[in-house]
Amino acid sequence: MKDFYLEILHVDKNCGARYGILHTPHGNVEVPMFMPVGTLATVKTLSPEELKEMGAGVILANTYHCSIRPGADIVAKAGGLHKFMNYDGPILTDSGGFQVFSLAENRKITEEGVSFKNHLNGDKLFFSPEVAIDIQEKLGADIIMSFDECMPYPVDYNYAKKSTERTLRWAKRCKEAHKREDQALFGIVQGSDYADLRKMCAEELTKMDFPGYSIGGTSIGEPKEKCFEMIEQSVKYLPFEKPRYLMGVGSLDYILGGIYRGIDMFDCVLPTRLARHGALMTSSGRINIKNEKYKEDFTTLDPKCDCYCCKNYTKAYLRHLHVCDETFGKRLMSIHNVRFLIKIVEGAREAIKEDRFEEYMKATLAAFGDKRGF
RNA sequence: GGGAGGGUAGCGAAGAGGCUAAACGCGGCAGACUGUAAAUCUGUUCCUGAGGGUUCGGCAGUUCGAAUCUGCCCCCUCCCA
Repeated sequence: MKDFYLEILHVDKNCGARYGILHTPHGNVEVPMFMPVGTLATVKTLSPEELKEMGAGVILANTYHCSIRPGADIVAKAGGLHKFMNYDGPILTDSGGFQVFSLAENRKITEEGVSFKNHLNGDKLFFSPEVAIDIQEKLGADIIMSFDECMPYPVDYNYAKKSTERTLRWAKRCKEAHKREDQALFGIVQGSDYADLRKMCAEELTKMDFPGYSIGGTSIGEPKEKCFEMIEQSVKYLPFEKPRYLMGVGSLDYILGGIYRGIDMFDCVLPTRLARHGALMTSSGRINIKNEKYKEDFTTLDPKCDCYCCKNYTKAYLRHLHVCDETFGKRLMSIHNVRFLIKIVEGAREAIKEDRFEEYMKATLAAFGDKRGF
């Protein structure tokens, strides 16, 4: 599709990090980027205007969840996700592949597709590559995903091989089913932590010539080094000029580590979920706002942050709102966590342009304290 | 004045002779969260030198053993006058 392409403007001389502009039918966005997740056609507690102000380029919605509520046809009648949720920037939909994994107790996988039990009322559902594409065409996002299987970690080689080969066959079916010209369909590299499977999957997907490639099956409990290995084993077989999207990754060290290895796009529920639970990422580390020590802490959450929350409110106030379970607290903290990650990625872009990404990454992680792997 | 029901950990509330430092909920404290079944989940919450020590309104009993049984006392709630 002609309206969608990645313009790579600079590659860091010392690592794989790239800076560029992703052109989409709903505007251009700089990469590397962090994409906040709005599963049910809303990034929980945040308005589209706020997301834009924070510098969010692309936002996500989920095929499985939106197909259950409100239903793909209703979104289509509304004029597609952009109109329905009043977001005129680029939108990406996940295919529902991750739900095959996360709702594992309620599913059965066959070559044809996956039988689900609707997690709300137990209704029987069936997802296949064709169904996932049909729904995503109705939802109308700019970037859509192939229907894949996200295997658990660890898995034995035989299952991983079988599953990865099936994911490839599903990718082909997705490509054949996909008709809309204004949507970019990405292929998803699976293969667990088996180098040969990652290679095979990346190469086969490349032959199918997708406008972009995702790396799936990471950040599901594997050690950090494994995740980085899987990224490397996937990226090196993907075409240089196409966008690369590391799915589901949202902690600081993984994002920076991903950029270092040539990833352009990241998405994660982590900043918004953590915010709702009172966990905040700051330039000097992670904090739990509910801790008693913040009761009388009238300082700003993160003096280095420029978000609405940090510019106007104190930790004592945030703690108070959180302890009282006030919605406004969740909003303020979501604003902060999302802005924090976007700002990290903005800093990364500047660093890449000046070939000092590695230095930036190390300094950022050191300041953060790298507690608990963040 | 007559009658009835109660007082259990910070609060609410189970327990009706040993298995009870005492269920459960709230509150408190702490932790987790990665393509969102998540405004969710987990741990902990009498004191402690970790060996124990003090608890179930108060005091005195019964018993090998009492939050649980008996007596008296102090409070609270409701009903009738």
